[in-house]
Amino acid sequence: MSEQIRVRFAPSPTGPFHIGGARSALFNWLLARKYPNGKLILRVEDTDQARSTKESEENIKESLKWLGLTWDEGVDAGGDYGPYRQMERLDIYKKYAQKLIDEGKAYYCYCTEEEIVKEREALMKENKMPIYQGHCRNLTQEQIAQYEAEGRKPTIRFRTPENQAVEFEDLVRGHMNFDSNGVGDFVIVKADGIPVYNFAVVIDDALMKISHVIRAEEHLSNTPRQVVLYEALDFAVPKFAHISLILGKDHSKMSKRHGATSVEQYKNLGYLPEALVNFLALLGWAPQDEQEIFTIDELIKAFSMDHVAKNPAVFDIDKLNWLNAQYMKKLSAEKITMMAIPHLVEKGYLKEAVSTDEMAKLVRFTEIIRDHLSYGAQYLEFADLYFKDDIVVEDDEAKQVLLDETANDVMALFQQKLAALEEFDAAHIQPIFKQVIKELKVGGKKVYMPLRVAITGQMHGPDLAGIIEVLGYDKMLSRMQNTMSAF
RNA sequence: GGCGCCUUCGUCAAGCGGUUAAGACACCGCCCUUUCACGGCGGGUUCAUGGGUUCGAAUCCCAUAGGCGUCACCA
Repeated sequence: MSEQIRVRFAPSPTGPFHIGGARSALFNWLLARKYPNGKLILRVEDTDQARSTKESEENIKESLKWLGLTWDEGVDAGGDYGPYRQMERLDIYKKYAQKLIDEGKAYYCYCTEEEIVKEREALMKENKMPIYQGHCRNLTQEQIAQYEAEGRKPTIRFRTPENQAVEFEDLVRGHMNFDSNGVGDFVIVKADGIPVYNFAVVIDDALMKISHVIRAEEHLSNTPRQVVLYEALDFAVPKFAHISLILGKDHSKMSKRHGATSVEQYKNLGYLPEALVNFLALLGWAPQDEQEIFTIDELIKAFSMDHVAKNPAVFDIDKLNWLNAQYMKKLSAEKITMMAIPHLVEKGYLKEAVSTDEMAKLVRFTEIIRDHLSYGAQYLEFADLYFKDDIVVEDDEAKQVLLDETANDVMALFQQKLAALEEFDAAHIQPIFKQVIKELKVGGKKVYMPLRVAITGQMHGPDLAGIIEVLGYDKMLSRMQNTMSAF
């Protein structure tokens, strides 16, 4: 790849930014950054007027920025090949469509949508390839006049050459070979004058001098259509790379029922962009060595299209969680706390303004629970430990623990020793557990469990001494007493 | 249905004709911590099936099966 690398990410702004799109964007970005003069172009494919929205475009751009995937050219960045929004390039497409018509390589088609659907269904029934049968391929002037008189608005169809091999190179899949007879004459401009994806994408990629088209596998079957257009327009064909799809746990295409699918959702759940990028890079690509955790620079250095997998990949949330936890370990407790505060406020645990004193305690609380967190939103699962004073004992097993014959003695002694403590922190609380064990001659479980359940209502959780520290003596005592009074 | 792509542990995957078929996540077990977690150590009939080619096949070829994509005036 010695020539200049110009890659593009060309989303259609028709919904929230999907995780699969993020991976396509990432692979493009990685390639652009890997090579000295590499450029990433962001182009918005908004020709679907019914579904395209400005909000989606903003969402995509914000998500890209959040992930750190910056673009060099395109929407909001400018460049020499603009405009970069397809709806702003209509005159360009019109010019090329006219050129094809003038050269006899495209024609007006007056068939209605219903007629086309009927034709396709009939063909499917006969087990034939459902392609356009060429009804309007060679219309006479009279027929055209007749249709015009009826008020039909024509589409423009490309006259696909027959009996021809359509070939192209795919960086992931190798040499591709299709039969042009399976392509058929397809619409390039809709009746309303807006170009169709397959047409606009070819003109834009060619005019924007894109060297590598890296996109999802769902576009693979579309590529022959684009290749015949490149040839008809006398454009140089770029290199293609069709990366496989991201699947849900049941091996079907990732959708809402598999959980979070948009970048924004992961952001809101408190995942770190570096972790998500790292995870996405490892979906469909593997390094030459055994490294799992990559800084961005390491990723750029190690990444190569040569090692992009052909087979689709299942989105493994467990691995994402693990990776995110690894990245969270590098964060300070202050930072994690700051990230959690808006969510705590939203759930009513905290008031908007947090005092310095409160903040310090919160940070301490973060230190105690942080090993249990894979992603930010899990902070809320532990918030009750700190904020909720009326304890609900979680289940019968936990209740059993409180009914244990030594439970009362344990609690009484523990509380008494705690009251005498001068420095009320985890480091000083910890030895008290051991003293109680020793003096009462009971097992560790008999000490920790009743106390844990009485103070938190739960059998499992973060370090008990730490929890007691952040609670403080009074709060701990009242929780314990309230819980025990019910037994 | 046509066309096309794909198929190595549950999952992500290494592997490019000779390997005890890496590693990671998850899972299970043990250790550490007299709680919990973190951490450490260890474990597992993984090459879809059937035919070739070859001294030798996860690797090459051909079938079959399954999965997915696409056949839009969506992208």
